Amino acid sequence: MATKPVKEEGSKRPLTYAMEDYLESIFDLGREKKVVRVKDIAKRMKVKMPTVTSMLKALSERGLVNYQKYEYVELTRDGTKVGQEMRRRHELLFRFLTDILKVGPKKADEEACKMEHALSPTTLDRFTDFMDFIHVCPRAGENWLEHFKDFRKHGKRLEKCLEKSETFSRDFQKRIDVFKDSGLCEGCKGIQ
Amino acid sequence: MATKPVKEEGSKRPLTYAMEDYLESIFDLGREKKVVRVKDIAKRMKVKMPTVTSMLKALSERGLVNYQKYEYVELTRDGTKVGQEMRRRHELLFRFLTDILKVGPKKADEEACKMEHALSPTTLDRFTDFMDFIHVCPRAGENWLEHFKDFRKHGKRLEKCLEKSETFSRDFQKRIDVFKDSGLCEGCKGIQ
DNA sequence: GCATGATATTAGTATTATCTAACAAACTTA
DNA sequence: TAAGTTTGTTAGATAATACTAATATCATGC
Repeated sequence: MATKPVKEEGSKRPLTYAMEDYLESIFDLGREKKVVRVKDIAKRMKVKMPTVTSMLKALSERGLVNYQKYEYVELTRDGTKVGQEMRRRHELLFRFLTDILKVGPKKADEEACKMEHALSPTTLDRFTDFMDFIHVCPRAGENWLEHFKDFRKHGKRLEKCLEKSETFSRDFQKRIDVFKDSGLCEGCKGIQ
Repeated sequence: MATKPVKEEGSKRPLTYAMEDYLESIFDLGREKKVVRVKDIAKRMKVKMPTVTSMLKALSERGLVNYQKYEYVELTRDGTKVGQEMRRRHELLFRFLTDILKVGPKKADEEACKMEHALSPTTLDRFTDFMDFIHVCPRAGENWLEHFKDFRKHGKRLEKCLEKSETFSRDFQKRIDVFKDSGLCEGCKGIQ
């Protein structure tokens, strides 16, 4: 029997979304409890225990968790990095969904879970800036959020919103039209 | 041989993300070309033809495409609805990523592709409102976007941004701190 | 120290989505 | 129309993630 190909350790294929989710959950559990057990992960991930066992094997092979049968689970340094990053993304998206879009916490959490895998580091940075800006810049901030609330409530036709504005000019309708007619985005075709 | 269980037509399990992607691609191709063929779908989806064939079988079983071996592909009424909806989501997210966050078109397209599966109809509506608001309300709009640009460029420490504001007060730093210290979101724990 | 209940693993199966290799049909053109 | 090219399908394999049922280990109380 020839020596097995050994599936070269670390830097292989990219992590799957599922793996990222498990790492995030394990990371969270680690801060909430003294030890992390298979049962806890299963509960958090809404999955049965055998599923966790096999995922732990996979994560262990990739050097992301320290895992020995029947023993508590610990993240390695690399695993912690990933888990923490996913947590950060989750927070950011959750805040956007709840604070800005006013989505309810339950739905926001679910949707943040799914979205958090989609964003590149660059986009994440931009998004972070965006959230900072909204919460912080006096020309935006509370005030701006108030305006948005009005817009959502009565403002679809913008009276409420414009009422308060001194800089209103009649070409605002043009703006709407331009926005609505602007057709498909550039990049979409090029990619395929 | 007993009659097959027939796998009750339509309303079964929810569509998978992959199915949504295929329906979106087929929808797009339908507007771009006279007929949609397996080869085109394969190219658009970056997948080999046999993969398309088997996906078409699955979509056909669910009544989302009309598909007969060796013939052109057509969406059913239901399939069209899904494809169009995915297209709408894609546009929206693409616009947010490019117009607001200034992500490049290629990256924006990729990330919109992944995010578009994550959002509930409610969130989508909120998001749409948000984008309308930003593009339309004079207190936000161009002007606001300009501010955000400044913020991203030189403004992390907010001088540039605040410089222009009459309503600046010294508790802005407090705002930043509150935002940064506000810890984990509520909803996240409750869900699991 | 051993019986019992809680926790975890193994074994085996299913589904989804992908691939390659081989074959088949359909189109084109000389 | 027969050859050759393009397009599409079938067959069979693989990877990832989940499940159930059966089994094994651990930990506690008596």
